[in-house]
Amino acid sequence: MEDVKTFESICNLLRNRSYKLTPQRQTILQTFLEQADRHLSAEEVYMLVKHQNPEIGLATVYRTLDILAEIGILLKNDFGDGRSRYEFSRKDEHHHHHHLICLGCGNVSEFDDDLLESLEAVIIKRNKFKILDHDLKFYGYCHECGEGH
Amino acid sequence: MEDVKTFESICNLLRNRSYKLTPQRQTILQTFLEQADRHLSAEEVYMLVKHQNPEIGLATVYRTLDILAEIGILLKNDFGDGRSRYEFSRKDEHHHHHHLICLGCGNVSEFDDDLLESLEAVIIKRNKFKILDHDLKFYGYCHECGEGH
DNA sequence: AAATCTCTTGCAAAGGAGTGTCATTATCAT
DNA sequence: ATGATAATGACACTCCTTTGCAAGAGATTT
Ligand SMILES: [Mn+2]
Ligand SMILES: [Mn+2]
Ligand SMILES: [Zn+2]
Ligand SMILES: [Zn+2]
Repeated sequence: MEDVKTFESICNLLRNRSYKLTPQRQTILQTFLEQADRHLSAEEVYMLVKHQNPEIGLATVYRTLDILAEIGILLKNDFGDGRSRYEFSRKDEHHHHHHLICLGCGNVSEFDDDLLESLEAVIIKRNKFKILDHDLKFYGYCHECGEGH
Repeated sequence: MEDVKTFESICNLLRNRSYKLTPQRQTILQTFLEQADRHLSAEEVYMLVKHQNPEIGLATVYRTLDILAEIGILLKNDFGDGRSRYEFSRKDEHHHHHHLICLGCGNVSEFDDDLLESLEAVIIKRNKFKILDHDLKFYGYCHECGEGH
């Protein structure tokens, strides 16, 4: 229920949900905290985490990411590159933020303004559809890759 | 270059791109035309097509869907259920339309208004990102599933 | 501190969508 | 009809992800 995501607060959250605080989970969490602005795949987390603890298994990484997403610490994204990518969720967000995906270099940047409220209002009325969440991605070319396109 | 999607016009388009007009491709195309409002997966197309021609292979379905997407007849969508889903593209669309995905029954409905133009203008200016396309999905509950949620 | 209970781990195997290989077959221009 | 070339179907294979399982901790109680 904290707003700030410290290592300790997340550990407490795990304990409160009666998840055991194993060294593997702590290492994965710490690694993620050091890469807080990135959108990492399970494989990438695995590689990073192996520097700290070469004994860790890929399945454990997958399971831990699942748990962290389940308790609301991480968000699971699909940017269309064939693997799920995780990032810290921001508690203050009403909805998820949007993503700009560069078709040149694959870099993912973010766009925070919602601006979808009015669109959602229209949809709710016109389609009788109760919106819980949205997922908005823009595909194009970033500033570096933009030349020539 | 036609606006109306008839079987014949698409056959001509295939021929013009020097794709051979095989019975398998014709069957797949016809089947799709009979399900024009749906968002079918390769496996679903395969099942439908097998009624007409039980000899057809799944790989051929995948290859044909690829071709039809490549020549702009079909759109390839990812609704997060682990398989690609195809639908007819509408030539008149400036951008892709949006999708409402029901978390109850999985039904996919559509939302045509763009309304993302202003958002895109902001993004282009603020993020120096050249937008080519977008992908907007709303997750929630449809009218039928809406009760109790 | 030891025992106990339960959860977790690492490994290997299995799933599942999609792609590649290749011998055989079909299309289409001539 | 013939031949160049492309397409097909079967199946093996890739890739990401999940699962089964025996062994190994973490937490909790004595
Ligand atoms: Mn993000
Ligand atoms: Mn659609
Ligand atoms: Zn780029
Ligand atoms: Zn529904």
